[in-house]
Amino acid sequence: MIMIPKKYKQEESESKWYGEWEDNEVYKFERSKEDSYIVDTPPPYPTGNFHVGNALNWCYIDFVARYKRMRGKDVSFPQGWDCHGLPTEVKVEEQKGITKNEIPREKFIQYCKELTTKNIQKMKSTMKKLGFSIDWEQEYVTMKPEYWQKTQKSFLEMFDEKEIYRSKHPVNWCPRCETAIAYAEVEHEDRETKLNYITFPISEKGEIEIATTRPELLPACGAIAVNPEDERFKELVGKKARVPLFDQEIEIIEDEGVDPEFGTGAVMICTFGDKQDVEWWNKYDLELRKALDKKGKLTEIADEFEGLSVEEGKKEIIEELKNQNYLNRQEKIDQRVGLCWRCDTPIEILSEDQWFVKVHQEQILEKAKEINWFPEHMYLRLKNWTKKMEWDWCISRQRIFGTPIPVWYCTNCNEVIIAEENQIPIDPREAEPLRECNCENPNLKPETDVLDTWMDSSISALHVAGWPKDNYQDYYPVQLRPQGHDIIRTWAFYTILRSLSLEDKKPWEDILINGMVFGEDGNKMSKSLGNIVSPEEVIKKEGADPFRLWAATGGSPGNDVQFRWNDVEAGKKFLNKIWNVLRFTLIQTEQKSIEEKGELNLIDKWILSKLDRTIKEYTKNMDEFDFQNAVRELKAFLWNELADNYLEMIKYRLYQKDDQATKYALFRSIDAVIKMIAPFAPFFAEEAYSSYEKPTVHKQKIPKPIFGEEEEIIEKGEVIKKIVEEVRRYKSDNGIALNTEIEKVEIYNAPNYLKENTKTISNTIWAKELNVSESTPNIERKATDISVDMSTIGPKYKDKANEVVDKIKSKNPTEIQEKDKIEIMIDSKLQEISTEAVELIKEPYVEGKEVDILDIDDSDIKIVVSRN
RNA sequence: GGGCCUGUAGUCUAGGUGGUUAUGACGUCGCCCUUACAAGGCGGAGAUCACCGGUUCGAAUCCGGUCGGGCCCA
Repeated sequence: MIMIPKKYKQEESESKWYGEWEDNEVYKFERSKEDSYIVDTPPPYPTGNFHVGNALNWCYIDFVARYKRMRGKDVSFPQGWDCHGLPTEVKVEEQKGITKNEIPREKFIQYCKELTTKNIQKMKSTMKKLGFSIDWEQEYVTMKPEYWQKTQKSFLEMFDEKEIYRSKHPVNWCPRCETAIAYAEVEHEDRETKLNYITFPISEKGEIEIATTRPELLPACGAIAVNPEDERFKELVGKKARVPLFDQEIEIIEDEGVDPEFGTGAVMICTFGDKQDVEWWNKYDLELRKALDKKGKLTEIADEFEGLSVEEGKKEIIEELKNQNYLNRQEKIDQRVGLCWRCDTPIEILSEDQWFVKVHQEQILEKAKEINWFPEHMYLRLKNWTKKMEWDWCISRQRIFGTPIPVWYCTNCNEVIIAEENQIPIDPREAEPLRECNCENPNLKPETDVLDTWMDSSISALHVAGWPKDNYQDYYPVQLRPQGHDIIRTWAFYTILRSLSLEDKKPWEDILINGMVFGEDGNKMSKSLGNIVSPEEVIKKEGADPFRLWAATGGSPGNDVQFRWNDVEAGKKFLNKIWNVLRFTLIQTEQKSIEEKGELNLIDKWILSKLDRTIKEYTKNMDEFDFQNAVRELKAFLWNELADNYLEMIKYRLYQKDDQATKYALFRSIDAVIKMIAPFAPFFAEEAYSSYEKPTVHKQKIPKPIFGEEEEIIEKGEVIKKIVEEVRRYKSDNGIALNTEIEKVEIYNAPNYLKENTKTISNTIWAKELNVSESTPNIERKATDISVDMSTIGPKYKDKANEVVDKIKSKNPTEIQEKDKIEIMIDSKLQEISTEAVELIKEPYVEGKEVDILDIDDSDIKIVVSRN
């Protein structure tokens, strides 16, 4: 007797297996050239919190990784951590109650590293609980010197190729963080502000009224622009005006870009209020008047307003404009403000020396097109974004926690000295360049800026292939990039750009996009809505495997997915069902492996063909990353075919103990299901598999179909299944216990193969006698009762209606059946009642006996059940 | 304002090369302990497939428009 626990012990199983897998290096990447399948796993930002959104993304990765392994691939599932950047700096400042400039740089970096290390540990713990088949030997951490070396090498190479340059250029600037940020790091928010109508005197005579939301930038005003079509300003074009309060003389110019409908139709151009200003400044070669410094304070050109913040300056300048009668009125207006993605401070546009990476739109799109996008339409997101890029990628950040930019400058001659390749990893502040500047008075200063953290993470694809060593070319491009659609414009875009620059190749063969996770109420998860669910919470309440099944079935890749406890529970029930079928199989077959086929009969071939079909569908879906349908197929097979039907149809044979065919079919089926569910429910599958085989299931192969196309077998089997199902349903409907014997069942219009399968049918439906006939049954319909239509009888006979009904009902139904009217006596008068007013309840009879008749869908088969 | 996605029973969802009664799950109602499973089985009710128009013998499906939701962006 084989022992298997009555219930699947989930908690026990989920705490047991991960360690075993790690100990046995089940997920180790062997670097086999031919069969390798490398995943360019996202290196998440170590916030310390691995949230449901991350979890969904990693579930997809793990489904693929485990599936590919079971298809014979040598899978590389590495895990990196994208450490650098502002959020950690901000967190450290918050936790230590300091600002980054108050303590030595080294100390601050130390704090950042400590926090990052701690956060990584926390996240790793959740990831392990979720069962991800990560090869931890390949873990990488971007703040470590080994990784710096790669980032810096990529910098050197691109500098050599002139893909990276340094230049004074307007950049998006966060005055709170005191750093430049990339276009992609700017978020936008609708805010309400005031549009100020201000009079500018014309130098000769007259005046012009402009409207602006940024009066504090008056000192930076370099021109006034009007639309060339605008008749109102025709005569003023080319004249000079004076800026109120600050008195610089500026020209009135024409430009089609001015919207005559907005404000007064005259706009002041300043350096810089927005991107439009940058464009005009360039186009008309205007003077750069810097009104704001790096901290967002007004500069000396703001005269007495120098040193004020944007807000204060705005207030005081407006006040002064009012005093001097320059301000005519103010209007409320909605505007879209650019904010720092991290601290929500409105960004400014400043012109500073920065490092840039060239953006070659067309080439990037060409490479991007070579990648298979899942879903396909996500390519359009990249395309739209790329086509709209107007600026190169600003990669320098005035921060502390980041990969240092490996260069020095000569303060004497402005020469840039780049680090040598054999020097890296390097922090220029702590090292000397290998060559001197050639000028007369060399005076070298290290670069203090660090690199945008996307410079680290955008070489992840190269890194996981082994770049720049380990014959990385053999593995590049890698096979898969999984990521969210929210970072297509950043991570996907930058990675393609860098891959193009450094290797002139696409970084990956496939890109799989996941959607965002919403709360149960359909809204984005947020603290204020109180709809946040953490993976830890779900694991604790329902388990890791059920959580993973939610990820698989809750939606499809690319689409946003709602978190639903229901789906988690449904997953749990599914696993429970598999467990029970396995338990039944092991107990009944008393064997622990798939053995001889034995003499397969039709129904065995039917279930095995169904299994083959399921395997094919499953494989096809998995290859297309359609996890939802893969699980759906599997569930339908296991539950509706195997458990609900096949199992019932072979019980009688199993009980006879010597029927090898059933054992074979049953065992092969459940074994295949366990293997196919393994990528989704790794803990469960391992536990189940280990009850009859030596672990690990995760290195087994997904079974291959054994039959060819067996449409005919499936069709025949379906007919038998339907007959059995129909009779069982009939019993259930009529309150007859399923294990109650029925005296006699006859099947008419039966296809000939049914005769060979009478045992399956009779034993499953518990029929004492089963006759199968190819002929049509001679069914008589006998009227057994009369139902009266009161809406006809009622109005006609009024208070006599009841008497009429009684009289009708006292008639013999079989006699009425042959007539077209009914004659009754009411108050000694003969009444004729049309048979249309009555309905005869007819019961079927066969050979004079009362029977029930069951129909089978899509066939003429009639099942005649004699009542006991 | 633009691009992409999306709108199917109380809830979530399948289908989508046009073809009878639209899939499944959860919930709900009723019946049932059946030599694996009541975390199970059987059944019922519940959908004008967002709206309007077009193409067609026929539209949830194709086309156009309107409205709503999401994401990314201006």
